[in-house]
Amino acid sequence: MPTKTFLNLPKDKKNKVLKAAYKEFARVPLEKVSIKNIVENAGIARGSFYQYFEDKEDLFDYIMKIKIGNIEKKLNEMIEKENGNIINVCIDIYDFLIKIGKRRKNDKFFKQIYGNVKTSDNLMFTKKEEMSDNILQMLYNLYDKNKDILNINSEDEFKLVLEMLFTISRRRVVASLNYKDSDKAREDFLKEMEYIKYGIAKK
Amino acid sequence: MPTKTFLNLPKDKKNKVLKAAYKEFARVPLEKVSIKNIVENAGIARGSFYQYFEDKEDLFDYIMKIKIGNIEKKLNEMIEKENGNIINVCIDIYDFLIKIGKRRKNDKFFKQIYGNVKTSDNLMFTKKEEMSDNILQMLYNLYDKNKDILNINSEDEFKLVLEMLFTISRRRVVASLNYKDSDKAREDFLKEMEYIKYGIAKK
DNA sequence: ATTATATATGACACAGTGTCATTTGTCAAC
DNA sequence: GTTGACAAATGACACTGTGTCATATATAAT
Repeated sequence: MPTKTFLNLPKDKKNKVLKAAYKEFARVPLEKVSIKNIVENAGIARGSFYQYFEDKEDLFDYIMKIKIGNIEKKLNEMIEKENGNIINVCIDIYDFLIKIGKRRKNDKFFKQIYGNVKTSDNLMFTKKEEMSDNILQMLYNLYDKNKDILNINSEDEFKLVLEMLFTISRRRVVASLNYKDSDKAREDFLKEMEYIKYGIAKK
Repeated sequence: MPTKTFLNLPKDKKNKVLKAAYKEFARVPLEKVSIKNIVENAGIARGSFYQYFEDKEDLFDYIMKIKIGNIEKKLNEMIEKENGNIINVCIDIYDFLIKIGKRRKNDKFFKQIYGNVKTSDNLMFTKKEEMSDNILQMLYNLYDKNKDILNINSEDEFKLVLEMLFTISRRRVVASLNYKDSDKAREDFLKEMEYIKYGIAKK
């Protein structure tokens, strides 16, 4: 978390820093992000940065927390709207992410963030600590709504299904952000969702 | 590719360098790999490294090419053995990777390599250039053997299925390498394969 | 023995990180 | 309006690491 010092900063200055950071995070993957670039773009002294944040991960987590906060609200609405149907929720999330990810302001940032999620990060339930409690709670609630329509016999199996769905969906979001033809991209995604739903084996 | 200079080196010296590199690649993800550590461990001068390789990616690609060469042979055998059945091939690959990945000599290296594959790397067919021609050819040949048993109407749909299968499988390999209980890990993987095969929706 | 060619080396210029002693700003109390 | 105390800002510094290049050394060829 940022220090009190940063949180107390006048809005303008805070925004200047966050904007410079956003730009840098959009430029290269996190590991190549240069604090030097951020402080230069923000017009603050190098020392100030370390007065505000522990390191670049600290700043990154803060920015992501803000972004995810917005998405969580949306997610609740979607679950409501789809009455818990998890596949439809995935499709709604996909559409939502593509919509905001295609905005000129966001496109590079989105590609960096989503494209650079690692395989080991896709194992949500194996490392719960990293999930927001809200989202975790939300997902557990979903179990009840899905246990009768899905082929699942336990919460553990539901977790497997969720992880698969999210992994596949995330992959498709990245692909779509890179495609020229977004209709074709969406079609591919929907096909994959059908495969997940009904299986790839011929009856 | 390494330079002629490196390739012409006496076997011992070459091995010394490759061994030091392997150790460093097993320590941290590629972006954090330090050439300094490699040259120090290998006992060569910093300048020599740059006489042999363009940069650390060059060295990394070379090592991976060697490793993948071995796996390609195996893959051919598996396809033969399973008569092309793609899901069974996935299970065979899983078992093979876990077997060699659990060897003390390999475990850290494997975790680094597999765990750090990025979402954007999972879109094989969107960036063909990065695939070995051999593997690509192999996969195209598989289409014929699977088109009657899978729910696919075109090579494009087959590609979707393959990408999904590989993404899911790779995730499970990473998970398994981190699990204590490898029977449970394998069970989870098999369950996911069943889901992919017959779908998650209740009939 | 001499020359040409291949290989090896580490000092150097650069780029970036995180720290810390010092400076600057703010504001309440007198 | 001066003082003192606390908060915030600063950039020089010591580090760690990169990639290059002129020079030194080894090997081979004539």
